[in-house]
Amino acid sequence: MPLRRGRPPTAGLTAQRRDQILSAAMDMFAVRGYDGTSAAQLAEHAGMGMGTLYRYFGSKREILDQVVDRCVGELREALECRSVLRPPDSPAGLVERIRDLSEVLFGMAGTAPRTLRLLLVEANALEDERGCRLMRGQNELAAIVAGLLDHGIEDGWLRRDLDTSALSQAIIALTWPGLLRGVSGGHLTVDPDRYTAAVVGLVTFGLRAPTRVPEPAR
Amino acid sequence: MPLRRGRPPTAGLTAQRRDQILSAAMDMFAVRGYDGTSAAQLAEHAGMGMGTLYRYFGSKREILDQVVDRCVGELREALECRSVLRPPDSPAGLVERIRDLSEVLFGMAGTAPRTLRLLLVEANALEDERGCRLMRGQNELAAIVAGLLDHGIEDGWLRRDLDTSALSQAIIALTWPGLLRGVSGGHLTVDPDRYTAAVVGLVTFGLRAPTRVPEPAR
Amino acid sequence: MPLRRGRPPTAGLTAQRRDQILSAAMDMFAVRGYDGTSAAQLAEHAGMGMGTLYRYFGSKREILDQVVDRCVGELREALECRSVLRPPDSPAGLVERIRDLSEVLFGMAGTAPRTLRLLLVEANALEDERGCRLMRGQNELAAIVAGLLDHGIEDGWLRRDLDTSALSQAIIALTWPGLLRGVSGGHLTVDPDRYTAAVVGLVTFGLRAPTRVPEPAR
Amino acid sequence: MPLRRGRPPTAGLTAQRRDQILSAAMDMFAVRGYDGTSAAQLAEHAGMGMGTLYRYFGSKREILDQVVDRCVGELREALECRSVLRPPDSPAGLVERIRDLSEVLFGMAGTAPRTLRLLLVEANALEDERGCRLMRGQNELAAIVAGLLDHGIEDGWLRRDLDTSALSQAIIALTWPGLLRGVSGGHLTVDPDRYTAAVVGLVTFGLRAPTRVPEPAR
DNA sequence: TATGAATGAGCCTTCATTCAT
DNA sequence: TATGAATGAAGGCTCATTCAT
Repeated sequence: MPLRRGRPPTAGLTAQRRDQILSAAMDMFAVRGYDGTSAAQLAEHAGMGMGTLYRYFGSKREILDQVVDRCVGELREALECRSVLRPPDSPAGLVERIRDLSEVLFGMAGTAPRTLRLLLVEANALEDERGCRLMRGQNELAAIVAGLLDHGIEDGWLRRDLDTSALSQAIIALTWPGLLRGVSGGHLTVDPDRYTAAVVGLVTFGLRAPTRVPEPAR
Repeated sequence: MPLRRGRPPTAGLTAQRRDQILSAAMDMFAVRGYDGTSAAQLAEHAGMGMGTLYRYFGSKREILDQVVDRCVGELREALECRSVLRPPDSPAGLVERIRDLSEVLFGMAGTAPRTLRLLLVEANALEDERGCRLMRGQNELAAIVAGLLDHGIEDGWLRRDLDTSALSQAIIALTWPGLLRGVSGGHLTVDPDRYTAAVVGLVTFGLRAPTRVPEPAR
Repeated sequence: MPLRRGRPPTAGLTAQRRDQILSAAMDMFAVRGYDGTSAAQLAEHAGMGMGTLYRYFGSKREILDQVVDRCVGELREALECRSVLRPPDSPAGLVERIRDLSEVLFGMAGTAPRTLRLLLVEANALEDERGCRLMRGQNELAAIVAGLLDHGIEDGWLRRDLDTSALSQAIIALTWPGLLRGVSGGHLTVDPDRYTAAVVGLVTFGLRAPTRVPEPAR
Repeated sequence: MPLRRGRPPTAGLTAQRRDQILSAAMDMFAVRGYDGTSAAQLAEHAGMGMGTLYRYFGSKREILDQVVDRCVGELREALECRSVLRPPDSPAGLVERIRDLSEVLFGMAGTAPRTLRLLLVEANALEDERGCRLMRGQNELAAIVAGLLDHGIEDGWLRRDLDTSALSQAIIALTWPGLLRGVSGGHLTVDPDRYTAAVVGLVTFGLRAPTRVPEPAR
């Protein structure tokens, strides 16, 4: 092996290439779906040859995996920016967190629809391990809510026998329909505020109270 | 009298064959997805040659359409058996309907997991018109709940400004995660009763009340 | 073998069935071509099941062969009705025969376009032996003209060194374009009289004379 | 200066590949016909995989179109090399052109039998637009002869009421039988000179004169 | 004898992946 | 290292032919 001195000229190149590819993949997968995107289209959109693409990823499948990772990362980041993860100290605070969560998700529907679309729409489209991997986004969200619920139980302001696992998933699912509408057409076709208000109203008082409560939305 | 010559047609053969094919398709599509199932696999699973398959359906796509129709039909039938559609006369009655709905869905997760999986999982996997057709199942459910809500508003025991469209979809979505769990692996991995209880509790009192209410589940 | 007495009930049935099939085949092959006609279409047009069709003919190919035989037969019959085959006794008589021939052919374009279309259009479409068989119609015509030419040579009013084989084929070919036009669209789009006149004029005087001859047509 | 990365494209590769494919297609289509040649056979004969074939042509049909274009081009080129298109100034000159035309065609029967066979044999074999496209070769020839005839009429040495359209087609058709013989078996089985002489004799004097004229051929 | 349901080889076309340059 | 030409298995679909009834 010939001795090389100094920084190799390709330092960072690998990272850059992979980034190029993943960005292109997010665009394409979100719009045309995984199966609807060919490797050739992917390479062209990424501005490189197919060979290059296969140099940095072993298979189209592997690209999907990384795309999912990135989406989940973006989601987590968005959640952390907003103080969604800050532990609440009362039922009201819990509802507040859920409202924040909903707002974050709808915000992403506007700023990063690709990400959301991948996490929501493609998630169940893929079979076997692929699907499982994509479910991570949803599991992540559910875990967060479950954490909030568990916290409430530990603190004593939520009943001990709550099924936090089931409940957290159900709460997350509440946002799906609105998000799907906002993400499918490529632009928002539902009013995020109204949808968030409906969800918050539901988790706050159930169906009973809204008949009397004048101001469930913020 | 025109003499009937030749082999008399087996009574109901067409119906039987189509049924065979649709059953096989439900199995395959539910497990491997529409795109993941080839016509050859379909034919083999149906116990016939490909030519036979194409004798009874013009295209693979047409089979999907019929499968969806059948799924939606099964869903509607299941809902009608249980008196889900009977109009409630109070918030409590509304919650009761939602509980019924949830139980019907979880019941199907046990008795007809293929149907549910198609309606829930494949629904968003297919692009364009195909997806739209599959969304029918979810729209059907949402329409039922929206009907219940609207009824409550007309009767005066629900607030007039409720966003019944958004709310109905959100309520339906509440059941998804539990159903998905019960449907993905091919067998139930979640306790239907617990999940239903969680959902009913949520729509009854929101997150606030459960801390005090001793008996939200049935 | 059980002894049968009297005329078997199916006497003539075979002939009738074969006739049914061949008639249908002439219709279909002439309009949609041999490759463009499926066995199922053939059977339906013949008013019977596919199995019956295969009882009377070993293969679709065999049907074509018989269709060609029938076409050639029709052609020969048409030629015999008109006294085309009657030996001429002078160059003028020869031209007269050729005019008759042309008129017979154009007559068939009106009365039996299927036959002509098969003989002309399908003739070269089929490979190998199939094509050869179809060429029979054209060979038959050429043989007739060659006979007329040979007769003239023997009688002394045609030059001995005429290439009667080549010439006869060339003369027959003269009619093709006009016939094709009259046969392709399903109805005559060319005036048979004009075309015949042009052909007769050509074989009568060549290109030179028509400039001076006032009446080459009949 | 944008640095060229990767493997430099082989100069003219596309042209070479397309040529390879078209050559193979001319071979196959001429021998087995368009419908009788599968894409797989085509690819094998061209010495490449099917995928490669489809890289250079969008469909089998597109290959046929290009093959036809090429055939027509070859035909036109052959006609232009020989001064077939030079306007004649007398009936004798016209006959000379027709002789040239005949010789060109028979020349092609020897040097490019595939081309001729496609133009003559496949022309009427294909239905619809495909056939129309293939007819171009024959129309091209007829147009040339019609042009010569029209020229003669304008110059006054051909009768005004000649049906130049019908006549031109008839004259072209004169050569077909000889060409077909020379083309079908893959090698000439008819003597081009004799056939040309017969045709030229016919168009020169009709059937009448040859009995007295000692030297109609060149 | 007549039927038409059943078959499966074969057709055209696509695309993930490889590899010579 | 980057490229994109090449590959061939696989997909959806057709149809000549067979055979149980």
